[in-house]
Amino acid sequence: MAVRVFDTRSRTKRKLETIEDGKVGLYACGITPYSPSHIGHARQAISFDIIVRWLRKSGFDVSYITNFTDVDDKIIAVANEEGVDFLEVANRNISDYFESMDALNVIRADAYPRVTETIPEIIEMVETLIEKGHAYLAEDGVYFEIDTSPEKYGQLTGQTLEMVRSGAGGRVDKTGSGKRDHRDFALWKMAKPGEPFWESPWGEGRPGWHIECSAMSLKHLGERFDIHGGGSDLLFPHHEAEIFQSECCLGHDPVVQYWIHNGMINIDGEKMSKSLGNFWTISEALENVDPLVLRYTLINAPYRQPVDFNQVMIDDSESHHNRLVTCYGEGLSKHGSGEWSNFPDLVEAAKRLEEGMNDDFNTRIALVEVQVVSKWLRGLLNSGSRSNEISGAVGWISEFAGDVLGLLPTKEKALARMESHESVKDEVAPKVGNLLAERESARKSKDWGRADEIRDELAGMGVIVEDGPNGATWRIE
RNA sequence: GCACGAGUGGCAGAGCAGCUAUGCAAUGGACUGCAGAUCCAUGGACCCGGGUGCAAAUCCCGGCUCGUGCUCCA
Repeated sequence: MAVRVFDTRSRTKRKLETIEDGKVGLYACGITPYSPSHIGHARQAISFDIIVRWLRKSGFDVSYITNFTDVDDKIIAVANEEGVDFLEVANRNISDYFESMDALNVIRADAYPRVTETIPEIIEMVETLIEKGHAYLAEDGVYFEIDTSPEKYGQLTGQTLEMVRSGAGGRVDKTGSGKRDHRDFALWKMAKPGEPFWESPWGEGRPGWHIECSAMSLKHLGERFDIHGGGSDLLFPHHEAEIFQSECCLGHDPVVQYWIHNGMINIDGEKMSKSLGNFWTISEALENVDPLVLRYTLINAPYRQPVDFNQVMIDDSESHHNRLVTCYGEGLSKHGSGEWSNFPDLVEAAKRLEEGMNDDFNTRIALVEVQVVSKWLRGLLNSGSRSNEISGAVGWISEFAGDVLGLLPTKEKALARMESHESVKDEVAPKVGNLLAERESARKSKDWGRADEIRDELAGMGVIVEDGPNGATWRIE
């Protein structure tokens, strides 16, 4: 079954046809590490993590590259404020990023190139652009000249040169730069006093924003590659600038076959921003939310839709996720993980999930099927028989909720969780037994007050009592 | 202002012209002393106004609302 991908440039879903059969080169714009990562970064990383997982499952050999823009104005500003080297700031935030990604069960990319390790390639690219007449040297830097290939303008955003020309008015002066046209953008910035710099043919300076991604994708994926992604806020100007740079430098187009962009996060219906005070870093979020629940919340909508991050969504995700992990763990510990392909219900669910994922990686549809199978499994566990079906459902969940969506703890952890439950259970069992016996006799004499009292007492110990037709059962919360 | 995208039941979201989406929640019932769990059943939607179709949530036109971008941003 073919994978279909929504390509931002053509604004349509297109069947994924790769340059080289069976291989996918995927570059996703990563972070600028000037502050700890926020949940928007988490959404971006998780979106692409799942895309990569699905492509690999579909049989593609994927090269997944995501970068760090580890030198830029904001990093320098933070470094100056703290009186430390800019790399110290970048490295600290990169560590924070990796820590968060590990917690969120994001599989590492194949490479994490950094601007500071790509300077020679960047310089080479800028030189080529100057040679080919697409860039010019000004007093304060080297600029790309938009007018040398105006036809490339607006490929992703649909804006035309004229619109921006008429719309942006007085900003030319504001930039205070040596630009010939306000839409030109910097390829190389001459160093100001106190700024980090590298030697270049044009003097000491550093790369402009945009060029690093052209250089790094070229270096790691070649002159043409399949998919370029990032947050939708990078559409303009960042990705359009990349199109100018890469295509003009390499002399062919398109360099990128498919552009894909993930949607933003809103908090309670409002844009997440520092000024609104509704800004969540990942580590802040993880103080209140289990990382896998956060992951669940963030894939609750397909990656292109905006996600509204609010308490209701989190609570929903938490209960769904708990249910999933609980029945998975229980099934796993009692019957193990087995083959699912013999059971029509599971085959159907897998088929619908695959159709959803093949249709532009629709995680929402996948999640519905995961819920359907969890429900099915719960029913089986309650009925207490048919262990082949149970282990089949566990295998199904392990494959799709686990491997594909990354929502499950490791088998070891799930079993350990069950075991710790068991050991707690063993520990309290005698006491619970006594209390339950007492409650039973209270119930027999219709002393409901005492019976409920005992139930409350047990609840205080984390023991949930459930009366059934064959007497009371209990479990650890 | 301009560009792009979106508006479906309480919520999240399918649907790409005719057939119950689904999950969660809700309601009713079964079981319960009550609660919980479970099982069965049920209701409920397509932003507004036009148009084209035998038939429109689905296509076309016009509005309205929201989001994002146009400046650093995943």
